[in-house]
Amino acid sequence: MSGSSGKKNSEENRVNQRTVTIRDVAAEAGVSLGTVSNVLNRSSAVAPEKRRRVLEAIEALGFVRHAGAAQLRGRYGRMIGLVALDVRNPFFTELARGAEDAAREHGRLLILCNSDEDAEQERGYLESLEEQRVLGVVISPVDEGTETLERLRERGTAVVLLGRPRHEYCSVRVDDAGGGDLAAEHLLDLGHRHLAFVTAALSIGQYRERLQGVRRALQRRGLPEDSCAVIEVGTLGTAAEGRLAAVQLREQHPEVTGVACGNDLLALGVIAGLYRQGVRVPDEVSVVGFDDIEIAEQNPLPLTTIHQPKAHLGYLATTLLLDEALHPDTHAHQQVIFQPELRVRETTRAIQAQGGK
Amino acid sequence: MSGSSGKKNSEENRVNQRTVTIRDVAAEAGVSLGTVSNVLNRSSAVAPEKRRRVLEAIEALGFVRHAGAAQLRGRYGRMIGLVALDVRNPFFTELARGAEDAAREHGRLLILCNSDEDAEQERGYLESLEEQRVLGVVISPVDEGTETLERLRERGTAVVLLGRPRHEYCSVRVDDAGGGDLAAEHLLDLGHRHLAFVTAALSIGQYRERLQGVRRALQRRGLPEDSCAVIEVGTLGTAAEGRLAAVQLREQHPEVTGVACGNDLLALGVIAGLYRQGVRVPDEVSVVGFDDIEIAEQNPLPLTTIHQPKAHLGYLATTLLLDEALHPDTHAHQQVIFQPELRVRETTRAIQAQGGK
DNA sequence: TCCAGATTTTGAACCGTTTCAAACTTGAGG
DNA sequence: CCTCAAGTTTGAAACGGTTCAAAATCTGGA
Repeated sequence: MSGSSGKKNSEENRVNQRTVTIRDVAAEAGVSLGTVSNVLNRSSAVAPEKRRRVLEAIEALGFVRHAGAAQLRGRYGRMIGLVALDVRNPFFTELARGAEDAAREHGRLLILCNSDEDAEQERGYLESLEEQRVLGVVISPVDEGTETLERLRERGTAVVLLGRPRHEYCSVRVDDAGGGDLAAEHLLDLGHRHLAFVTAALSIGQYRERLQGVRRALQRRGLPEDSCAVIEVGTLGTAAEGRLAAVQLREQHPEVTGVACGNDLLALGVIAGLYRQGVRVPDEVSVVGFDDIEIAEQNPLPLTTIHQPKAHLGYLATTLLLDEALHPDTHAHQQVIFQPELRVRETTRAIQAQGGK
Repeated sequence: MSGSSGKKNSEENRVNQRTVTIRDVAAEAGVSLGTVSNVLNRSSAVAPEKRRRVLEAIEALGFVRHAGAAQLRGRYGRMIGLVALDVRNPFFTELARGAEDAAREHGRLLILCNSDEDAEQERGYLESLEEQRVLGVVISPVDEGTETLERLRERGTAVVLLGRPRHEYCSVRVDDAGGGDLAAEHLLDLGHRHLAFVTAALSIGQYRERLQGVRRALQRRGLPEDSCAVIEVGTLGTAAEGRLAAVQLREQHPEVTGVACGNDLLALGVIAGLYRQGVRVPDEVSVVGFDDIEIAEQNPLPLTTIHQPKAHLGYLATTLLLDEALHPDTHAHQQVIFQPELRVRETTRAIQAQGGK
């Protein structure tokens, strides 16, 4: 890193440039300040001629409305909080993107917060968001305790849950258990009898449910629960963790031929780790991911995975949030569940002579 | 998607629950409102006993400071704007993450904005951020025109540029041309003589510079500029676009054995596309990426690429921004340039019998 | 021309905080 | 006991908008 310093920015002595207020605009346009406010908020209720003059004055003076002041007397803010576990996970990235699109369509801004799966950090962010008087919060909560959220709502902030349905809240999720079931069933259909589930921290509800789904499929086929080894690594579920898991897998469960993963990053890491140990995918071991992030499909070895509509989740969650915040009396809480879909690509294959039990 | 509706949330009739103000706290604690404000902002200047009482009152009443009102009289806001081209690109994701970490360390919040490489959308966001009276804006600007940014700054909002150095601003970037040079040189060192550069829209400065770097390396080796084919696809540089580029590459430039890509996603897509056409990487064609996103290393076929410290970029940019915003008189603009590094992995190989010219 | 109703315009009051000059306390030193 | 400086506390006056009841203006029939 190399830095080159420039001159101090005292050129314009911007110390005491009084900011332009609505009153200045009113004076410039020769109307009352109420009229300016009307132009800003109820433009249709102002005569065309005056409106034009006000608009001109705004332009001439370079007036910019002070959102904080507007918030003070007026009802609503313009911001929405999004509290995710970690945006670096492509799942949340795409979700955030969907949320932002919905926010923009309604003229709102998104405040991005990563809780890092840390309850303390989450609390800190929620507090800040409350101080900002955000319209509402879309959150993938760290733990089951909803006291903080409850408090938040009592004070009038809308809340939409990602992935943890509770009937007193709006929530949006995919059927994680169903997805896990789908993944396991696919592997079983291909003839695999020794499975493994590679997952990030099971303290995270989504992963726990996906595992339950896997077990459900096993059970339905009359297989014992322990025919699926569980390998839990790290907390966030990164590709690097997946690679570690692959090592553990071969050491402790060499008989496994079918691996379901908690997310796509883990799956890609597992595959990389298996390659490194000389194990071919899908020839010797089949691997299924979860999420269907973009790179899953575009990978040199396209990943078989469970698809979920990530951007839609974010978009819908934000839309519900705005409905709850803006129309609290007509709003009815909804628990929306999307059904995940199996996308068969090239990392899974029917078990052959060499593989089986 | 299936929805189940719940009851209306009129349980608590939260219509007219007056919000708790600093005055209520003062009354409860038996002090003046000035003292409460002092506890909030200059806690050390208040006698321990009174501080305790105020804190208790805040707790008892569930008081939450109204950031908008605070903004009004007080100087600063608590928010920072981040305007990226598209967070879905892992480069920006990691950068955003670094920026958020820096923001959190200083008790600030990040507002996330995707310009989608659209000047109009960018302008809209900047306007909103200005209304919010953000402390400052970290931005990867869409085009060269800086009038909007200039205006923003005149009104007192700090601005830090990502990747477009200008001496009147702080800026943080990596040496993109140097990176392109590194990539091309690596391919040339391996004996490749027919190169291609696969890139997202060249209207984006970074990609343009990376191409220039590639050409610089060519020139240094005395090779004609046209020994590097340029394939420009899409605008954002996704893996899907990379796969398309691979088709184009084989159709129009079958002689190419060394491919440099504008970013890692493109590179992974190119590799996937080549595989699909029966072309092996790195046996027949070598591919270099750019960015070194996490999946590049953890991929089943680890990607040779140009590493840049993404999270650091975001972290540093935000730190500079806060310095500019909080200490305008001592602040000196800096243009920081990081040097990218070549990371040789498994998608590049010396040219052999079958490959060459 | 006059009038009732509709449409516009007005500006004082208020939103919840910070600021800051002034008032009050405290206690060490004389 | 008095004085003075340092440490605390106070509350009126902003800050820059929105609201809303009242006033002003306009409209078209009678």
